[in-house]
Amino acid sequence: MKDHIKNMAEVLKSLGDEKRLKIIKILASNIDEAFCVSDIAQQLGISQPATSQHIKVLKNVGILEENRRGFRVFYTINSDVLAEYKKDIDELFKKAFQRCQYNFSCDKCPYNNKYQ
Amino acid sequence: MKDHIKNMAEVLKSLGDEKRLKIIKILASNIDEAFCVSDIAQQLGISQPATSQHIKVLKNVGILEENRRGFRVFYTINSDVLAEYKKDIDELFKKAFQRCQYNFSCDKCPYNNKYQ
DNA sequence: TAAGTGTATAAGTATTATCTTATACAGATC
DNA sequence: GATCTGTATAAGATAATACTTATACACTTA
Repeated sequence: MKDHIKNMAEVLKSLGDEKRLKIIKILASNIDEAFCVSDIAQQLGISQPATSQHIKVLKNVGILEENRRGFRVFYTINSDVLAEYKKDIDELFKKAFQRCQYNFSCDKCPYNNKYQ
Repeated sequence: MKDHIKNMAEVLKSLGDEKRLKIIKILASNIDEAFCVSDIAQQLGISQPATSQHIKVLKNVGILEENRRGFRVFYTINSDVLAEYKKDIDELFKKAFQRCQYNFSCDKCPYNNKYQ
């Protein structure tokens, strides 16, 4: 996995924005289809297009899914994807960010190449 | 905690960059003071000033600590801070990103305000 | 079919990031 | 003190983000 760290950076970057965190929080903490895009925009205090663009970022990494209902669009969190990313983050912290457990004998380390 | 989500966004943003993830990875997976700033720059394939600037971002959120040795500077990971952030991320995923466990009775939810 | 509602995309602007080179600064060594 | 090594900061170029308004698009309803 050559670009694993690159993918992780992309995911973390998508989450590294206040508005986008709030979008996830709003969608997660309410029943499905409680708020459409315009509702969310209002809660964020930004325009509807700006909101759509933030949603697009989260959709691109698979965290959000589109559910069209007539001329409205509701977004839901793909919990599986989010859980997968959480696992990746766990592993990143555990394996890449933690002191070497192989006494710096990199040839013995199974993670040597994964996070380069 | 009014800006908790804002702080989380800042931390995630600091981690949401390939070069910065690599800096952490390099520092974590080698013995202390193995590589100075210029060494890291070379490994990243960017200039020394660019590297210093990335380091500054990580230092600003407390993840890195400066250790001057003569005219060289070595950076080490503040594991406590990093562990703290990991806990925050865990909590973020568990509490803010997970379906409401209070049946959407927000007045009963202890996290109602924390992630707004 | 025409009008209405809501969303995505286009286009443009402002802000922020990321890099570069040049230079100032800190400390070691001659 | 003068010079050397390495790092941080300054200044500036370029690119990427994040917003805005305008408009195209999808769908509903009269």
